[in-house]
Amino acid sequence: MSSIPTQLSPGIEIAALRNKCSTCSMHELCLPVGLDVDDMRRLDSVITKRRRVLKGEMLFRMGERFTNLYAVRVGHFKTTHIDSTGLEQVTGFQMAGELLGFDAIATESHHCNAVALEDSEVCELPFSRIEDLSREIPNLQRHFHRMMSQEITREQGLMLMLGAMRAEQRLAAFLVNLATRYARRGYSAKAFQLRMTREEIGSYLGLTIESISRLLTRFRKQGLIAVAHKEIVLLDIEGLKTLISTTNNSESLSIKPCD
Amino acid sequence: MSSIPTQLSPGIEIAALRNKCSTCSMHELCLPVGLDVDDMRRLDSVITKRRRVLKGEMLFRMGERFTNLYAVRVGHFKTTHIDSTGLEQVTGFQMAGELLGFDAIATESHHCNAVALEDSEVCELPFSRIEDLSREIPNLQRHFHRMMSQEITREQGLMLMLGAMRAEQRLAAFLVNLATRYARRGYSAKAFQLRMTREEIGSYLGLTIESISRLLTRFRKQGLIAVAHKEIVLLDIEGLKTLISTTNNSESLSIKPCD
DNA sequence: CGTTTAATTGATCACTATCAACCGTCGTGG
DNA sequence: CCACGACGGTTGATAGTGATCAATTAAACG
Repeated sequence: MSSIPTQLSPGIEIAALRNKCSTCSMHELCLPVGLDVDDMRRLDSVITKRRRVLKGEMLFRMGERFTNLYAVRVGHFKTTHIDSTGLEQVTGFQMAGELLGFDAIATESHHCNAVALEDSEVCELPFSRIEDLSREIPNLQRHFHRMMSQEITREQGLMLMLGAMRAEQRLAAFLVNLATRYARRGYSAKAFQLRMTREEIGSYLGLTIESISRLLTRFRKQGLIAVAHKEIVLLDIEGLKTLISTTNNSESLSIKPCD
Repeated sequence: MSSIPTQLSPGIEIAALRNKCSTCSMHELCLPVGLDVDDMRRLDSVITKRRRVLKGEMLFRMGERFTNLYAVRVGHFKTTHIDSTGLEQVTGFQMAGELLGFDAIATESHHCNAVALEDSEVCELPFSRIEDLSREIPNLQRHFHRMMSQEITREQGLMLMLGAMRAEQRLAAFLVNLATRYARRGYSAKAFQLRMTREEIGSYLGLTIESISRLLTRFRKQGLIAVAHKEIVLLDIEGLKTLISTTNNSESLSIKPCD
């Protein structure tokens, strides 16, 4: 489960075997959702390039000309934005089956950096060819629109979080969101590895690293989670979900055991 | 300029004259960007319905089945989200030429309420017909994707704001954003009317109404703006822009004249 | 190992929320 | 036309949350 191919070896043959949407384990989540075998083959003919991105490397950077979307095949990414003052902020975390680069379509230049959080692999989706193909394959068009819309929804969720939730709620929501996404990929929703640092979580949630650290400690003391370094176990997902929708001033009286 | 037809009378004739993309004053900003006369005509044949929405009325509501996108023709809207605790939050403000409903494509049901901030008028864009047509008109397809991407970018901007900016910066950014959007529509970037209440601004920016009120007062005392009720004049747009990128701890020493 | 980076924990401070009182404006109906 | 009421907005006093500053501790890496 935690195994990422540490050595993706001299690849052509492997490519021929595995580098197809039809055989990719993510095809139930990724762009090819809803395509029949024939259409999937046509999509395969457009998505020919795979790219490995080592931990810490950039897949694309702000300002770079946009030509491809990317689908995460293996691994995890973060997207970051650097504002005029030089402050870097995390705008998202992407895992296998998720697409990167939607924000670049409008201006044809990337608005964020995409950085691998571990050794990862992506499929290159030449955007204009995807557009061509989605004019011929309504199911592809439809699902492509769905995925863009999903990205809009995701960001709205984050907006709502940043606008209205307190620190505790934000972190709880973040953990539950990760859990959900892992579950859909067939991984455990309860136990997983945080691929990002506390600082990156904080940046994403609009909080400081110290707050993240303190909150994790508090959640642990409350028996909601178990954490050791980057390994985390959600011991009480329902409890976390309750936290999320707990209104500010509501009876934090009854239980607030330690500390 | 402030004139909304108070009585859009027994409309067929008016419709024939005005209710076409080709003659709409927003066609440089709205969906038909980049279409030639012929394609515009085809789009006209799909966008046949206009709808008036009076101040305070809902164009669509959360949970409602999605069939149409909407383009604002005249007036202003807000989109709001109501969470499980019943808290209502503003997620966006839309003006003429902007599209509403992108977030509903993924699940085919609306994720937000759209409410008119003044008597307004929208064009109904039957989504499946737009998809059909954009398979036939690459320029339409391209621009449609651009508009969705723009929406993603807009929300990212808001995320960055909510995650990293302080109250003062948020409000300054908000005002400058409005100014830019009015300018592109040929209106004054400096003087305009706030169509939303202070409370709605606060909700959108993750602040309370009291904070908005205080900040407007402070901006006024600093000579950055002039406000009276909903009328606002940006006296020093550069000053506002400077505020936005002013880092937290930076010399608030030199100038902080009155209270 | 030694050095660097990530994380934890504590003490204090600042920003903005909250609570509260009050004012002005607009719309309505007497 | 004026009085009333409701709503939106302003202003002040206080408090809470999370930032900031600072000091350790723990892990990761060469």
